[in-house]
Amino acid sequence: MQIYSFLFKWKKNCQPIFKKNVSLQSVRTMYVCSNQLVAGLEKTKKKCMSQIENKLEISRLLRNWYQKHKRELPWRESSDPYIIWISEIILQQTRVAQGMDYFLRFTGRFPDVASLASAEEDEVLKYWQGLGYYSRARNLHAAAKDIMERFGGVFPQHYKDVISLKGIGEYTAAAIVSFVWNQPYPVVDGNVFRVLSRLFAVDTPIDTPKGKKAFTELAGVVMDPEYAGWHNQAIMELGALQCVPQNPDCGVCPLKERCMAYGAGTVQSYPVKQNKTKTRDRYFHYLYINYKGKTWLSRRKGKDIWEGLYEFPLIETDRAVDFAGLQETDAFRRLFAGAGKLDVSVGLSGVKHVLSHQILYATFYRIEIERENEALQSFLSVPVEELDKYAVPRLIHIYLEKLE
DNA sequence: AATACGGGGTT
DNA sequence: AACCCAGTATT
Repeated sequence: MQIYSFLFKWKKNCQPIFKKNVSLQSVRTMYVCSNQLVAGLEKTKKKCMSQIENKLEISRLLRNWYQKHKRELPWRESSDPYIIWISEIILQQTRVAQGMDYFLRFTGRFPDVASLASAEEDEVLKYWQGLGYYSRARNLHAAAKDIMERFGGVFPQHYKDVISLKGIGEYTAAAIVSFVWNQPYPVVDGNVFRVLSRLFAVDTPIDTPKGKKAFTELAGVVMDPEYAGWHNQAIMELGALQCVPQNPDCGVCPLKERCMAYGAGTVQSYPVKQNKTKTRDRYFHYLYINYKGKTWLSRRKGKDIWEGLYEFPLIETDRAVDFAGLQETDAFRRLFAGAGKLDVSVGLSGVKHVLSHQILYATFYRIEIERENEALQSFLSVPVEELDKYAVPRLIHIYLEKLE
């Protein structure tokens, strides 16, 4: 029973990092889980003491490793919550190398909350062009306005206020308050899932609410709350550089003696995932319509890909069709009714564009018309040389590059 | 609980 | 082709 009183004390120390009160049993499970020497635990308080040392030792090893191996990144030079915020949003589901230029350009143009809040959404999207997950940019913009109104333009410090902002979830809120103010909230991102699942050989699927909860608790247990920010960066960096998804070089890992998966030779089988994403095929026919140096665009609206971005008039079919087939569609006939004779050429055909849940097969037609007709009124008329002012999806950009 | 949301890199 | 990336919001 001695062990329980000790665990209780331990739990009390760690309590601030848990959002809800957790049961003693749950703490014990985590505690046992957070150490390899599961069998030795039930013995003495002294033994237990050394295990606690072990727990802190993991955090210490991570931080030491981090000091030696961390990358120099621009946002790591800053302690401005705004800068950290921007970097975290850009880095969601995005590699550092891919987001770097965007970060520099974005913070150059929008150096603080006020400048972002007062910008037009179209300009914010333009700065996001090509990065993907465009709701991040729209939410960033909305959140900046929100900060102006609700917090007087000052970035909030309380976790509950931070997470109340659009586009900021558990991970990003924890990252901001721990990096900037060293608040003891554990971060749980793809890296942390991987490191922890291997370190403690946890086979709970990470892509379920249950898995997320379990790993968040475990992350809180492993973290030394006194060095929360440092620890959080360290464990993510380890996942990014050392404990990589495939073929990690475990021989040089600072945690190899403590890694249960490494000990069992099962590193490759972690983390466990349950849901496989399924994709669907779509067939896009873009119409680059020309008349007196002008063309036409439309702004995509909600509940589909690329919300807020611009594109050429689009006809989507449910199967692959050639131009003859396209001409027969109602959409095509309506669009060109009264436009006179069409001079059609194929700009790009059979472009395959892969998204996370869709595979797009796109063809671009360049169509000269004789007259502006009624149907074109519902589109935005744009001088051809001003096309680059509009934020467009990567797929459209590929075609624009070819036009030059 | 499951799925949608981009684009690019690695193996 | 499959998997993953400093995840979040919606259904």
